[in-house]
Amino acid sequence: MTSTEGMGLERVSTERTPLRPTRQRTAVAEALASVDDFRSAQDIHDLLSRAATPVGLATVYRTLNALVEAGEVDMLRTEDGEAIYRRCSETHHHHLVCRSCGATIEVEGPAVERWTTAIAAEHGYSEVSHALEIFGTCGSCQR
Amino acid sequence: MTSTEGMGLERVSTERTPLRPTRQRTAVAEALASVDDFRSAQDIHDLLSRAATPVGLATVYRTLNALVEAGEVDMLRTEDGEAIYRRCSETHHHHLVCRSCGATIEVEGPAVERWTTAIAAEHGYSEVSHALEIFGTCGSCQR
DNA sequence: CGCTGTTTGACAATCATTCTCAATCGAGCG
DNA sequence: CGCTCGATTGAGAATGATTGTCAAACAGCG
Repeated sequence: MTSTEGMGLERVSTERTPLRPTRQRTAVAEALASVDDFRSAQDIHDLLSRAATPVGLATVYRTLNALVEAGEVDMLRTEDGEAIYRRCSETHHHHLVCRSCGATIEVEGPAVERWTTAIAAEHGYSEVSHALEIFGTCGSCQR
Repeated sequence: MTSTEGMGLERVSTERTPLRPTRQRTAVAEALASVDDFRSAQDIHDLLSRAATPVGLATVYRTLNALVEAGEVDMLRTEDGEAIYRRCSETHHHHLVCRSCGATIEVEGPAVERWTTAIAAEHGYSEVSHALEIFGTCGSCQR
């Protein structure tokens, strides 16, 4: 990492570097905005390549991580360790996944939302987010 | 992927898994039993090497995965994608993690347990398990 | 227009995890 | 008691996601 400090510029408005909106960053953000679901970095990369706005894989990762740090995107892990991303404005929900066939149902639970927030506050944590995945065997796979 | 036609290591719940307790499998199971926490496969491997019961890393992974399939061990992912394992008898709890310094607090919530089970049942899912992680900024890191 | 720090991207490097496959083990058999 | 054959092991190669490297392209501003 470069030190990016000590220059005469006082551009430090809130925290770190003010992220310049380049063509590729915009492309990544738009790609994320165009899907309602979690997507892997590679998915985004493919999407962009196919969409005539090719962006280097490394840049996709960098941008995605920057967005996560900026709190504009949520990231979680699939069962096999792949990172998946989703823009975090839309309706917040969780996934009920079948261990066997992979069938996924989106579920919501105000109770859980409230509980996590409360627990976190109770321990003095702020800016709370959470990741919850439920695994089970779906009806069709039980037979 | 291979078809694994002859093997009985699938998910045959009607009959007990033909997993024979070899020296290394026992060692892995005991290592897991000796700690109350989540450990990575590499942790277990190191632990065993130091404990005069060396087991190959590949075997540790194989055994751990077998135990997970057999439902004797829980596996989840850290934020950076590493798989961590814990024998799944003991008190079930979740983690409240500081995004900034990594400080972790274990929390319990009967409500969540009940909710996940209920939701899953409602959708016809059985053999339910879940993973919940709460992220936030802890008190010390807010200053 | 030129200067300077930022951003990009091809590619190498990392790291956890899985695969390969020859050597070894172990239980039942003759 | 020694043999056979499938199960198991482990060293190292292979995989695949992610991150680091670094020279070249870029963007704002003076």
